[in-house]
Amino acid sequence: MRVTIKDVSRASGVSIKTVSRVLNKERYVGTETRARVEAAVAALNFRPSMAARSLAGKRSFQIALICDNPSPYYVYEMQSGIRDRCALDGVRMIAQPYDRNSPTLLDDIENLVEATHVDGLILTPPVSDYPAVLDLLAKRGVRFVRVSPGSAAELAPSTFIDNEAAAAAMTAHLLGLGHRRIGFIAGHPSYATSGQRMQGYAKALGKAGIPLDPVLVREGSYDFASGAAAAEDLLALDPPPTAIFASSDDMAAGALTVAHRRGLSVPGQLSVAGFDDTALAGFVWPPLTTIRQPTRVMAYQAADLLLGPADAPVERREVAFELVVRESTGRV
Amino acid sequence: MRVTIKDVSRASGVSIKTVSRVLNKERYVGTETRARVEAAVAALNFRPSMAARSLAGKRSFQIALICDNPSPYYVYEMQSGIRDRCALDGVRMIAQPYDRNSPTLLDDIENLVEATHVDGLILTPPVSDYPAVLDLLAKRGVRFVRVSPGSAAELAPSTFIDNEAAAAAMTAHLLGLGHRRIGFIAGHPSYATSGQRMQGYAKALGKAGIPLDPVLVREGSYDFASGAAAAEDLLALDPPPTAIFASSDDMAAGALTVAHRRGLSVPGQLSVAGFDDTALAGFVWPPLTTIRQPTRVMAYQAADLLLGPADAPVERREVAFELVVRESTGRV
DNA sequence: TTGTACGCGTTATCAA
DNA sequence: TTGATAACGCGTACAA
Repeated sequence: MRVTIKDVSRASGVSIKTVSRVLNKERYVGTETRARVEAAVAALNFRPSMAARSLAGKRSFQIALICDNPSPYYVYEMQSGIRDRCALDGVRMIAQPYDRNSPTLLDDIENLVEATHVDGLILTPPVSDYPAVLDLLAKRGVRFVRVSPGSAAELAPSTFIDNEAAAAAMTAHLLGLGHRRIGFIAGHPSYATSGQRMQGYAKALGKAGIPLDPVLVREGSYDFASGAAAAEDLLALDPPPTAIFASSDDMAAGALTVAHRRGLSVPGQLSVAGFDDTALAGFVWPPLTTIRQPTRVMAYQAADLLLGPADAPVERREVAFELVVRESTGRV
Repeated sequence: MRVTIKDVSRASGVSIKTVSRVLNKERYVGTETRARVEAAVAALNFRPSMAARSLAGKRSFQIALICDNPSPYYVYEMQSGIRDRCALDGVRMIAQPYDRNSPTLLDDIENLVEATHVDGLILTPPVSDYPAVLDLLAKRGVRFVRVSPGSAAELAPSTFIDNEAAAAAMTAHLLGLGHRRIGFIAGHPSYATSGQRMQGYAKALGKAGIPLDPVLVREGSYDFASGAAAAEDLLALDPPPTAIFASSDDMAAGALTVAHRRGLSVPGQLSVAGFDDTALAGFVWPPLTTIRQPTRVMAYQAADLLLGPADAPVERREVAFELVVRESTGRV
């Protein structure tokens, strides 16, 4: 029925162990022997059983993505980036949508690690900053990489963008357009990046000699509805801000919708800008000026760190962000 | 190090096999024995190794989602629905983003089946209609469920909505608003649903005694850009249509963007409507009138079919669609 | 450079 | 209702 190593060994006339050596690209295999084995593998269309490999060996050729981000685009990009990197090494990715508020999250993760023997995990915010999860993995000696961690960066390898510099760049851009009252919609405080982005906004204002007016700052929760609500609040001010900078694209889209509704979505009126973790900015009109966070690249690099040598020093790999200027940001 | 069945058997004073029986909820286990074993399992925090289970047994407690849909929302909803159903049975989902144009798709799927010992697969369009894939799975005797299959429905269990009736309902709705020239943006022909939706549009027009004007029909490819391009074409007609009905929400969003750009996104002007496979309709302004396809429900039901008894007759499970009327569809 | 013997943790078979 | 023992397919350790 199933084609096994045994079949390959018979077909090529070498021992099971030698076939295993070829499969795992070990050294000390004769060139001719290797060729014969590879031919037999191809002829029989042999595919090693991951179950048997993980049971017998130290590796399982599987890694897991712990991702409970509410944005489908973010999840999709993360999975795609990781998949791309894993494909290079013949490693499989286990990706389950998780619920970050689930009381069994910790248990689920422990279960996953035990049951699947994964070689490592990739953690995204906000789980990448959950002390309980970090402790658990460290205690079990499981490798993991964190995406956009907020603290304790020395704990494990990680990938990130400079959120503070990014927010400062966008704020400076808006200031350069002549805006003096810039509304800011912050992200949910459970995400470390929220604070970093807020910092960048504040610093850029300070640098320009403009006092931070607390009334111009609202807290959202990274979704469309909270962005719309925050924008309504901000535009009800007297005088209203001439620009709104949202900490995520979903919130920026919400703000833009409010602008549409109020007839402000035309050049010379309200400027709306945002972070663009995903791709939503392409679906709204007029297109948003955004800080593009290369989620897919961060994912790829995270997988790269995870699949790299186990004894490598803890590396923090920075990925460049991009300020994408589009027409929605008109001059005041 | 790792807690095994052996440890549980020692702790509870029964044989390994009996522990296994309890874990698999087999019959013929004494009530008291079962209780003791369960207590030991909980006390030791025992988690069975999936690798060992799939190696020794006939089941692997894993299913795979073959989903190469380009829409992140669709993928997310599919994964979430399947995850929800799988969680009930302690089954894990393997979800890899695939590339439907990959020349190695068939090989990748075969590899997945062989390597992971999955108990079954869930196929989404357009792969759910690829004869080569269907053949392969049938030949190997692997269970699978198809989502929205276009033909050969008797081949395997499937979930679907009545696309023709849905398109007809939307067309009738637009006719009821007074529209007589309704542009239609069709989906890519590689998706069976594209033809079904087109049929519904044509039939509803016929029923109203309105001849189908071929110039009002354009072919898109389910994405934002093709929807925008098709809308540009349609609005360049003389006279232009007073309504546009797109076969997907991404294309509808593209059409709406064109309407914005031309100043037509106000009541009394162009009506834009679309299918809503995902959730995008909530992110545009004004909100689109849509046929809501409950992707998550279809996914849940697909997993339900897959995890059900293996000897069940081939079932076609229909899921209800919903016509969601929102403000973008104004009277002519 | 290659081969032998054993074990990984669980389920299947068959006997008790 | 329970238990002993042989698989499952592969990697590891060690020997040749």
